[in-house]
Amino acid sequence: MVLSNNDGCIISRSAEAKAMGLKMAAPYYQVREYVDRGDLHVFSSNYALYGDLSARVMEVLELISPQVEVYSIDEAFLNLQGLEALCELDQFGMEVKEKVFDWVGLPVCVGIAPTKTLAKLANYAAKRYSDSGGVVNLTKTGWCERLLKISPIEEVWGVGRKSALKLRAEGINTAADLAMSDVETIGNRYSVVLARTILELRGIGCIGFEQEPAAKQQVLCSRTFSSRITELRPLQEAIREYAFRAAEKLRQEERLTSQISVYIRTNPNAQSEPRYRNVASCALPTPTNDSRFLMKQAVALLNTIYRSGYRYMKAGVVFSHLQPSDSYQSDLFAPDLQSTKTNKLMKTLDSINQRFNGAVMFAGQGMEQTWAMQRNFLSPRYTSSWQELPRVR
DNA sequence: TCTGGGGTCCTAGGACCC
DNA sequence: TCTGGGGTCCTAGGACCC
Repeated sequence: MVLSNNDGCIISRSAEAKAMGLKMAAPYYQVREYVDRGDLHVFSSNYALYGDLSARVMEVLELISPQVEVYSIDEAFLNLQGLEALCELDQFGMEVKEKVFDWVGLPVCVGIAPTKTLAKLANYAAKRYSDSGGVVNLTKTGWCERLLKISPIEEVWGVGRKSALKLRAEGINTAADLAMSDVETIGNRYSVVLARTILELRGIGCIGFEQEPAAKQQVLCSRTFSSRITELRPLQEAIREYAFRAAEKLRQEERLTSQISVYIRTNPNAQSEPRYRNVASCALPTPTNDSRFLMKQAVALLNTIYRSGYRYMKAGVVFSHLQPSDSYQSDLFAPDLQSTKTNKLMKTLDSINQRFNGAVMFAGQGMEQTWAMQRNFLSPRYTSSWQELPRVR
């Protein structure tokens, strides 16, 4: 199993772990007994490692297919339009699977269909039914109808927990039931999003193919602390740290922010202790991605919502109302926060930190960072550290 | 004792305009 | 007794995704 940050809960399970009945998102402490007995092995999440392997997979996909939309760290859509005239789609699917396995060493599944929602369902089937050989092609006559009938409603992309419960209560239990439902009725009773899902299940594309990732609308950094914080000072350190991280991302995205929000909260699950959550936001006079300014503003916001007497569990910093850093709206009457000097300084800061792995920081981020997250079962950085390369005998 | 992090889109309702 | 119609923008909160 793979654990979330802070080794808090389960976020990924092997087939064996699933067979043991371990549930997704369950808190780790509830299954620790299996580890103690030696029946289960856990890993802390290691996004540097996963990100690197993900990039390798995507690179292979881009070599094979002209149009790739990277959808998430472990999923991509390939646009195969026109390809059916040139080759057998099943065979193409197998080729994708084999190339990724040969070149990166990761097993993948392939689902082929006329819409994204159906392709996701096909992919689910490819994973679920081993007879498929890891490739399911719904463009073949009769396949789509058959799969819809045997797929539970929960497996449909866009149907979450809440909608699934509600749909089942009205007797819509399978993907086929949903596909046959009235679009307008579902649109009124649920949302236009679910109405679109119906059309997608019928083979009418409503979700476009987007090769270029859209510009982000918000950037945030939040963390659960390794242990509860009860004082203002370490909370301020954490907020500075998160503002610093988020500002880094902002610069990576070549964006500026014009609104900051800061939130803090106690454990929402704790029944026996006082609970508190709050958020403070402010608009900036002119947009910026200057770490110094953003850290200062974030702490000022924190100070307005901090209350003593609580055991804080988590805090976060959100930057929104983003604008491109090369063309933004400034204020005629306020000095620009984003000066040439700022840009130069931030650029220098980022390049040092990139090369020397976070060597430069602000003292206010805290020298000890006793609240920093725990990762007790970290796997080696096999592909991103010379010291931790895998050994081949 | 102990429960992640980072996003998106949609909707309802309020405030406002003429 | 009785008070219009058409619109925009913003925000919070919910649902969903990985």
